[in-house]
Amino acid sequence: MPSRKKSPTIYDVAKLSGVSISTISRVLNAPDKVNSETHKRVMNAIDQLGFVPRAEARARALQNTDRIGVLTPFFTAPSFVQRLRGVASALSKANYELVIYPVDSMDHLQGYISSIPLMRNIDGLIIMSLSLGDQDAQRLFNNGMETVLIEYSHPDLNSILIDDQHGGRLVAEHLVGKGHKIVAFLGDIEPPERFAIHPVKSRLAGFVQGLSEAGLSLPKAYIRSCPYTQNESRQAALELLTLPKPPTAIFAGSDFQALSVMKVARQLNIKIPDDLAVVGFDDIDVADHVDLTTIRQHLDESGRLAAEILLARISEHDRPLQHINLPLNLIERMTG
Amino acid sequence: MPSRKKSPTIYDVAKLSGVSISTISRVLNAPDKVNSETHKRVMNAIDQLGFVPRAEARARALQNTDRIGVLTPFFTAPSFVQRLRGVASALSKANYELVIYPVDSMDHLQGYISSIPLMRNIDGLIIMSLSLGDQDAQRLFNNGMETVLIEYSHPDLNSILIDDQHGGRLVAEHLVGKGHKIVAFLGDIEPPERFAIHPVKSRLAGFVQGLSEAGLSLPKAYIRSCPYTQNESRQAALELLTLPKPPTAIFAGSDFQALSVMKVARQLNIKIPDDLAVVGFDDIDVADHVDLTTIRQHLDESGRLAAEILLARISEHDRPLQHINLPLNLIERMTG
DNA sequence: TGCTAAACTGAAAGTGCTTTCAGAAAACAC
DNA sequence: GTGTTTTCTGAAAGCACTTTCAGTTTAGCA
Repeated sequence: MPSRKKSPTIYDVAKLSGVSISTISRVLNAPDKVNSETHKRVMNAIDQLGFVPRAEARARALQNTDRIGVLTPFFTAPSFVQRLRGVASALSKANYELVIYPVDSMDHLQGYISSIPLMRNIDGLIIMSLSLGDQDAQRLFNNGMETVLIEYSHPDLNSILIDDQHGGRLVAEHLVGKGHKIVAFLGDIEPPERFAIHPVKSRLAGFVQGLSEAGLSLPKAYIRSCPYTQNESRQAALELLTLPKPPTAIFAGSDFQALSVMKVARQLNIKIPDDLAVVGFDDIDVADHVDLTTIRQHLDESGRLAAEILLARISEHDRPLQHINLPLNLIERMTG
Repeated sequence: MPSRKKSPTIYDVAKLSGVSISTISRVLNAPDKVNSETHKRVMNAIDQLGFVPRAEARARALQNTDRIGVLTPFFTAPSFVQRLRGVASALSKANYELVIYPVDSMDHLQGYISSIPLMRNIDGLIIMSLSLGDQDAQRLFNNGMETVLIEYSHPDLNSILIDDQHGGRLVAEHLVGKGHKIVAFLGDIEPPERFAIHPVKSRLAGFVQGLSEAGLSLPKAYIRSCPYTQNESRQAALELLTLPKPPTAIFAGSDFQALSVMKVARQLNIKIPDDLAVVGFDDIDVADHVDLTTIRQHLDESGRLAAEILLARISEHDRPLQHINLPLNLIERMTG
């Protein structure tokens, strides 16, 4: 039988220690303003009863929840996880809780956006890789919900961006520098999800631009659009590598898809990097593991930064908005 | 200037629609008990004002929060992420929020355990791969905090386990069946974290047992204990593969470490699976990507199941406790 | 028309804490 | 011994809902 004795309230402590509830509260929230004798007596009572202030009640009175929310699609994809890791590390230092709202449909997103700012059950919001209508942004702003956008921007909200196009160009320059003449691209250029943003297109655009600046072109046949999934990526890689004139380098729109390319290459007995160079994008943990050359976009850091900006704004509402552009670097490993 | 007009309360709605606040509440929580005419008027006012009940206030009055917490170490390691994915998928169906408490020290764990059940800011708790003192388990139980343990068990709380030792034996049987005579093990057998549980030891034990049943032994030199990190794993793999009589098969305690083994093998130009078989444990997403033979422990499913059990117990407190044992299967792919 | 049952309503109490504010007690100076 | 600070204290008013319960309407029926 669960001895579900309801936990003690501030009143119980007050009764036991013979003072009023406000004194208890003061002992907890402003200890220096309480007689040290009383303080001791109250603390004894608290220990004796095992009293812990109820979080919801506290939040109600305090108007803050010590909780921040993260709105994210694909929340278990490696790149998102790493952002989340950054967020979590910054938050746990500051004793904030992390609430995750996984978004996997437009409805989902709309539902969250319309209720979150009003429910007031979080102090701040981080929105990852989701495109936000102007209305929604306004709504967040008008309701005074502190928000940081990652991979998207809006003039009224903080944002952290990377220059995907520039990243694409970096890859082009790198491959050109290595002497490649026939290159290919593989990535999720036409994703079906309307709620998420799609940086891969920009990566390709930058790639094409970088190539053309070096006098190289990227014919249609050397661009494969394929979803993030493993099978489709492998299929696309296979098609690229079995072209009459196969590419000597492939740029994959994400590290995960680069893995697929590497796998197919192994199956075809194509040597990496001798016969084929592979470059990814993101620099997820696994990239290091498999020695993948890739564009590092400081995923952990973007999350940490987002959290820090948010916390700063929460404690000082009138701090200026920040629009940060995170740098990209090419990390050269073994694959190209 | 953020037009921080404070959002409307139930009182505003009451005033506008000319009824009392309780009627508003009833319209929201028991619509069928309200005159349809009134109902319409109230809904109009709600829409007009854009009213949304404040979550904290609601939680206070209702005594439930529609929020469940997950206590987890290493929360961004792939296997934990996949469990989390399972949890999230089950929760979002039921409209519950997911709060993550990352644990990275004993103090952290103690802090959470001692305040969470009393703060009452979650309705239920999932504890992943953390060893729970009897006191703490009692505390959760006594305070009526519904809890599901994963990878750990306690008679008073729900639990989901896998039989790591059996998993180890499966690997042994598989490798023996393939005719391997000299095998090795690599894994994090002596982890420093006191707060987390360490299933790898059991995996090794089962492995050894399975081997010895087939008349094979596993000499000390063929067992490398090394932390989860990449560098250390690679070092250990290197040592194993450069033994005078190198093993023809390596069982890694986790998929992530199996990746390191594969990498080193490639560097040494050792062909997988011809010259070396590699078997991992967990079956994380990447395992499929790199075609790693491994033990599947249904990570997503364990999370989903935990969430479902929790939700069931929350809605019916007197449902019996569940102690579930999840099956393991060997998934044979290309590496062994 | 009068009576009863059914359907609905709103005042008020409860939820557990923070914080303000007026006033009491103690300490100090003269 | 009075006046003035300084330091504490506790009653009470929020905070924004839900829910109970007594009371009022309305409808139905003979």
